[in-house]
Amino acid sequence: MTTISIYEDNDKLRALLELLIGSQEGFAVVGAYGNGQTIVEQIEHDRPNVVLMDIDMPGRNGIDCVRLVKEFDPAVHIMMHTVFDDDDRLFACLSNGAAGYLLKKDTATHLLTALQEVMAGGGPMSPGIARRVLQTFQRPETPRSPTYGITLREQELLSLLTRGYTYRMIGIELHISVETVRRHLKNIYQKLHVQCGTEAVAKALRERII
Amino acid sequence: MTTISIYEDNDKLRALLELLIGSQEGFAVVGAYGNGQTIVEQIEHDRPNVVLMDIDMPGRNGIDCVRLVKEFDPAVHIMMHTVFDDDDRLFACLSNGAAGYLLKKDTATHLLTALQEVMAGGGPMSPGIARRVLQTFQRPETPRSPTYGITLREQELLSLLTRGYTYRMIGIELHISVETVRRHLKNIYQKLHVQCGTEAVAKALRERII
DNA sequence: ATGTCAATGACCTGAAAGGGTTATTGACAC
DNA sequence: GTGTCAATAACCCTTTCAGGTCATTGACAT
Repeated sequence: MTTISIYEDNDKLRALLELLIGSQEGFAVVGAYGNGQTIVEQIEHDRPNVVLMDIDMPGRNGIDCVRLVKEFDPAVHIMMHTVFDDDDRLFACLSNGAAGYLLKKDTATHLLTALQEVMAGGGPMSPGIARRVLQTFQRPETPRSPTYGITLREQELLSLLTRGYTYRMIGIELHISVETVRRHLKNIYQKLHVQCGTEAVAKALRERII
Repeated sequence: MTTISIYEDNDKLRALLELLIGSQEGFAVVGAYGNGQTIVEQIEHDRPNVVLMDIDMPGRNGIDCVRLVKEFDPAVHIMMHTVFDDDDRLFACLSNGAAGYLLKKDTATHLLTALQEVMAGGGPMSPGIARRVLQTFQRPETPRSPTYGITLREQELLSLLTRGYTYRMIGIELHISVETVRRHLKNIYQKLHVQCGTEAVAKALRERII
């Protein structure tokens, strides 16, 4: 018997998943929650084999939940189930230890198959997700460079940002005007697809760009 | 109509695959060969959408064939079909551009499903293979450094900060006022001995506080 | 020689950040 | 039952950030 906990903030969907999975032979839903605020305590109490995890939840997002659960018990299989199919969230989940990544647009049959697969040691993914994961192993002949085309100069800027330098201080340090600093950072934000310096620094550090 | 070429040095298996796939609606086998000695010319002539590729073939192995085919036409989807499930061969194939990796022990149904998936832009893999691919993204467990007395709540704030949330967005996300967000962050900056959010995020990520 | 692109610089605008100060509540410890 | 502290909230103020648009220079490649 495979025990499953569900984390999904949409009440109706959560109820639906509970019903769907619970009615399946060999599966038992041992927990269903709308957020992961106290997820470690819940996992400790429910002892699921598999966790079905949404990403967008109030309070604590699914990405952090994955890390917390895997730290508490690395044997738990975590199956992501989300609408997000961007690389950022995908690889954040995988690096935290998720064992599968399904998009919500997939069918119920796919979901059930995936749950069986993940329990059997597989790594079920939605088709497009799997392709993108495989593509990251391809040799860098493709135009998609892992560093997003960040130049050496831009790396310098990023590095100073991580040390808490303001634009003005960066300008003084590099002997360029504040406006140029701004220009560089605007370019960096565009290349990294982020909105602000904080997010840029996080992405750069996580992806080892600097 | 999906056109398929088969590279498989076992004569009986190749004939079987040709029969199995050819009898499937929507598929047409346009080439079936026992080795890849002249694969580029064959691909050029046959123009398959998908190539089913064995690894252990006389003269030229399937791993090199993958590279040659992808160099000739990057649009071709290459589906590995092999008995080998070691990491060396697996990642060699992936880095050469394979779009899927199936083990021969999988069922015929799996193979046919995989061929459909790969044509639709997916990345089908045998369960154990997929899990190993996903595991390569897991970041190695690093011991936590002293966390400067950062509380759980504060970790949540930090986590949202790394995702580019503004103070206001954090407030909405956590159901608290912007002023409280500011208060929390002020405390965090003090505890971490930093001046701004950017520096805090850098420090938190580098020292694995979050 | 022409085009692309990195690096440099500027101006305007509104939104956001961050420092200072003060205060209440509830939990937990001593 | 008193003290500590996390979490909550508000006000003031100045600086900084980030988006938009426009422009010049020098390298390098086609």
